[in-house]
Amino acid sequence: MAGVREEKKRRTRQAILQAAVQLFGDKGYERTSINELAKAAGVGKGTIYSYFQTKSEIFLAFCEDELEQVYAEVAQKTGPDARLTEQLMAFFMGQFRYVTRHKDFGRLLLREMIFPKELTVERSKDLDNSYIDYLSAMCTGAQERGELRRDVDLLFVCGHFYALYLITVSAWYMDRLQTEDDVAGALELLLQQSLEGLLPTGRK
Amino acid sequence: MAGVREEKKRRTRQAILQAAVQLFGDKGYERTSINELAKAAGVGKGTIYSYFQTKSEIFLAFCEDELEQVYAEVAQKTGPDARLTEQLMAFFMGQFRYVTRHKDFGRLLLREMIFPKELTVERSKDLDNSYIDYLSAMCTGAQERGELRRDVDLLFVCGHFYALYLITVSAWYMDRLQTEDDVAGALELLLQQSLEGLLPTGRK
DNA sequence: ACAAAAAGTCGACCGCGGTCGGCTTTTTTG
DNA sequence: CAAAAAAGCCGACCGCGGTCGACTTTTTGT
Repeated sequence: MAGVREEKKRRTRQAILQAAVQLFGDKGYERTSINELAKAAGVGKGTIYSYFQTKSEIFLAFCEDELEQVYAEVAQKTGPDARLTEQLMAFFMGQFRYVTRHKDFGRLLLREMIFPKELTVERSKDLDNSYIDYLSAMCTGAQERGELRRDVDLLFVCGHFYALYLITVSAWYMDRLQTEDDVAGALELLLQQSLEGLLPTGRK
Repeated sequence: MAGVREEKKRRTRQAILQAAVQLFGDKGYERTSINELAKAAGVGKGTIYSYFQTKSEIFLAFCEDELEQVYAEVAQKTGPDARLTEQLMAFFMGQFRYVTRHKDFGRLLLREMIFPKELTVERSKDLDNSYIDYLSAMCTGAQERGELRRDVDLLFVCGHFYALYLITVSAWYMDRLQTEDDVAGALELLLQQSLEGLLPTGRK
């Protein structure tokens, strides 16, 4: 009977991802080998590579799920009508808390997402797009409330905010910022700067 | 006679770095194996690891030199009295051109510098500091010329600009920006935003 | 001057991520 | 329903980055 094949594939894929959640979550990405993963998923090593091109691609797939959670958590903490900076802070700090809980993880995810290799570019873009969508929604709301200029490209605004988040996380990874509060403080300051502008007040 | 040892060490270290410049520059970082490097430097594999902790550390050492060149090139193109955005663009685009010429390279360098592992944090900080110094100098000048607010922490201003550069490079790696001109355009726009601010013009 | 100690060198070896050709299972064809 | 074709699965195998203990060279102590 036809269709058996497709069903099996779906199941196998799920088994691999399930094993990944288990093992990555348990002992970390770096300390989980593909062989272990294959064993745990009950398939051969080669099979894994017919579902995913690289180890990090498995990781990104795994992260898509995790990110959903973060989004949900953030949505819970602040509504769509809060002030823009408040929403941004909730969004970014929600992610940051995730990163702090999984430092190695987070580094890898960020590395792949921000400076992807050719092989993972597509997956990174997917993740990135869901990011941008989320931020765009926030910004549109803010524009309607008059908290944000309307004569700017939303993509660039989102990029701008995102950039500030990244540099802050980077500062944390480089040990320039130690505590969560340090990070929050720095990020808020940077966001403030971006809103107010850096020109002297008697401006052009 | 004493001192023979020290001299030899210095020479060996130089030989390794020299071989790295040669091979990394020639066939790229990823496609150069430690074994090759060892052969080319005329030492054993293990020896290399008594001079550097990881392959990427060799790379960072190598990059310190390269960066010097970029700085020099930039200094040549624009003086310290040019408008701030012009200086920033020259500085960042100088680096970007380097990155485009060595895509794999650049990715690795950025990954290590922005999201360093514990092992390379120190080296990354060194590189980063030289960055910040350079940017700080530009900003101080701009402040004196009245192109930049004085009531802001320079570190955060530099971080802000740097963040915008990074997100732009990231967009390039993700294939959202293709040509050098695209990148320059996007970066200039973002810098402009940061100077003018994102608040509506009837602002707080 | 020589032996003991310290420092430095080396390549066989390890487990890893990733590949590939042979094998099994499913689907298609007449 | 059998045989050919297509699709999927597997694990031995590859070169890699990195480790380690045996070995060599330099320094130190007497």
